Amino acid sequence: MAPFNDDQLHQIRDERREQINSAAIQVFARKGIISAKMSMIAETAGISKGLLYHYFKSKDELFVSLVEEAMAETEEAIRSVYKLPGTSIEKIRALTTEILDESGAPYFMLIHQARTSDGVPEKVKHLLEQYSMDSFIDVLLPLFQEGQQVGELVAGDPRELIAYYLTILSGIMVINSNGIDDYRIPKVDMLLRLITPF
Amino acid sequence: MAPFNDDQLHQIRDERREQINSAAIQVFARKGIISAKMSMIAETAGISKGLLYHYFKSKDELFVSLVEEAMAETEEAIRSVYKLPGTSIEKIRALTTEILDESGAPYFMLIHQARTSDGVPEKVKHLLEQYSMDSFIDVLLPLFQEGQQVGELVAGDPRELIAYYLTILSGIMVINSNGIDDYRIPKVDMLLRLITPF
Amino acid sequence: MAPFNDDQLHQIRDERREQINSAAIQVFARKGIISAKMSMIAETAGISKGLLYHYFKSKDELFVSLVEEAMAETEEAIRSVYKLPGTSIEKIRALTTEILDESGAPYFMLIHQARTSDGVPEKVKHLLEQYSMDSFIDVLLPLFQEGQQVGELVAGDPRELIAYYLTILSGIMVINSNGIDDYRIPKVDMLLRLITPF
Amino acid sequence: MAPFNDDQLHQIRDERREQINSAAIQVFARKGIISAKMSMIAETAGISKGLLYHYFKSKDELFVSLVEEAMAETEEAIRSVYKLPGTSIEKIRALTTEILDESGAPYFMLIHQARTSDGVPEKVKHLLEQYSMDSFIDVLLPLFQEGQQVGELVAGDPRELIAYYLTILSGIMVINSNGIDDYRIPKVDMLLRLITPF
DNA sequence: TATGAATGAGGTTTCATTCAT
DNA sequence: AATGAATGAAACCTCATTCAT
Repeated sequence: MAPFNDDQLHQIRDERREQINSAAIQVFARKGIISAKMSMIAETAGISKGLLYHYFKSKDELFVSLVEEAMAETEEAIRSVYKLPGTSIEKIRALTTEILDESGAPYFMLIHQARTSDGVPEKVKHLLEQYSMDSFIDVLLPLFQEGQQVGELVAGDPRELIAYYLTILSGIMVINSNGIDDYRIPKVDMLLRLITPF
Repeated sequence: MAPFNDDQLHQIRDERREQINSAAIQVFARKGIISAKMSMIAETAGISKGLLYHYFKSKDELFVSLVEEAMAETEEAIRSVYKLPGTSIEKIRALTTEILDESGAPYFMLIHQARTSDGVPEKVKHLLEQYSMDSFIDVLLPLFQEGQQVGELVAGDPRELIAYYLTILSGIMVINSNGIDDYRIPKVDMLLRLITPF
Repeated sequence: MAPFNDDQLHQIRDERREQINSAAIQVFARKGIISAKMSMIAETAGISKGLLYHYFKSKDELFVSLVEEAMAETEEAIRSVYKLPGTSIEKIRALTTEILDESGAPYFMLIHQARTSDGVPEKVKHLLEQYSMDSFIDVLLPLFQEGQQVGELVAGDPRELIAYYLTILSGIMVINSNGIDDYRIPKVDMLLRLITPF
Repeated sequence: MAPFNDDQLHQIRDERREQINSAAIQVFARKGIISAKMSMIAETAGISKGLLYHYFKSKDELFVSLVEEAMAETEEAIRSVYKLPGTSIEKIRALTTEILDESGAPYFMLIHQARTSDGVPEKVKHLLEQYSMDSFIDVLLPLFQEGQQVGELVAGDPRELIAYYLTILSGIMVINSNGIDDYRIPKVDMLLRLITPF
């Protein structure tokens, strides 16, 4: 009967937000921004539509919030490559493995949806410009340059090499993040052939 | 005073159907089956909504018709690899080039949409089962086996090799068929590294 | 190659109008004014929609024209009762038989539709006021009065008697003019019990 | 602060459903299934179109639901004839009175619409087969047979007699359930002449 | 905080009507 | 006289969003 105290309320709010985030990322990634219905998200999160709107003013705001989170996570994942042990190629192998690991796919798919769908709010467009592929290339450039110097990676314009490699990985993730069995995710070693010298 | 004769009518109908097909494939490929609005398709085709329904009973029927056409074209493109000149690897290079060539992308994207979207009519689901990746693997198997025998391709399970290669190509096409500049389509020679021995 | 002469044209026009009338009365009677589609009427008449509009400016005009014809026929049928041989009750039996005879049902149903449907043009409303049940009662009044005088019909207000009798006949016709087997059209002798003395 | 409790929600839902039922039965009975517009029903019920679809998935489902209810009510009304006091003919007089009483007319009209209209959902067709006139004849057969035995009803095939009588009553109801003043509903005693011996 | 009833804008589809030939 | 392609208004239905409790 007693009202919740502030801490409890705060905790409830955090839990709800997490529930909603998790439900929304699933639904958006699977259905795309237009096919994703607010009612579906509410149902998946196990709450009412009303409560959904209590936490997020609109579908757009919810989507923006998810994209922000996804971009932060993705950037962090890429940045953390430098913390990994081993030579350049070993770091790249580890990064590739992690990217293809299914756990990150919904995040990635979300960003892909954001890039390619219609009806994406302006705010998301701006966000995406900041987190363009170029920014990821910037992060990875030292790693690839080092790899080229030690002969672990093929020669050539390193920015171009990174762009091609990330594009291919992106393609695989998009393919993979829909539940289609038909496609076969290539082994990491196969993909590394793209960038290692004969 | 006389009405159109049969030939004229036939010609008009064919032209309109072609107009609609062409408009619809663009719109569906870019937006997906749900986001694609019949009004958009009509506008793109330069006709009224009403006329659209004169030629196709429903959005679903239009979509099914496009998928059928796209699948036939895609299969034909893959089958025709054997008519190309040159050794195995040269044939594969030519096929890869053709696949990545943007002209076929909308067709491909349409099939991708059909595989991954919600709200796809049952009839399309059945069609897609017939045109699974396995069926394409069947077509390409002799080519890849020959390539392996003459040492132009890497060793290993050829079906798996084809599956991986097609998955990677598919990913690139999906990425590419939205109008995103950010991604960089890799050069064919880079992709061939995936399947050629060092 | 020679153009039709005036007589031939006139004949063609009359034939077409008759074709259309006949088709339209069927379709309107069966489907009601809204469910009846101009395309159905054209198809039933074996002509194109365009030609239909060549003969009748609109669906409304076609409907009005049919109702006018139906009312004229119905009135004539009732008036002609006096030309029939026999006593009052025999005349009424003959009229009843003719009314229930299925051939007139579409005409009757059309008038019923006109009375009860929405979307009936104003002009039809005015026509119907002129051809109200009262006008039919006026026609039949001398016959029923004579029947009462000679003791062939039950006593009482003759206008009321006619109104009740026509209402019952109308009900049967409406029921009968849809293709429902479930209902059973009563025998004329049974109906005459309503108005003959014990 | 708290949401409605279950009882309140239940009550609201029941009220709305009743509102909608009542509005829909009026509109369908008067206009038929095609002419009846969902917007009309919503307006008559004093609610928005959206809410209508919150309670009934589609126009068809709403129509089916009404027909089910109407058939149950009609059957119950006929079955309850045996609970009435008096001799056979008195029971039949009471039943006839009740049937012609205007309150039941919309229910009846709805079933008539269901039987005769186009565009009636398959499910309704099946329902109607179960509630054919034969089933009503079965219910009334003992009553009419008893009436014949005691000489209150005319002799002859009792099933046929019931079929004719119900057809005539049906006709009157159909005529009566549209708002036409022109027709005059016969007195019950007049109708009973159809089935009582001289 | 939490619910679900309620609304209305927007999309799909139908069909009376027009028009070029 | 005759055809059928073409149009657009209006109907059905969905769903993001609001609101009373």
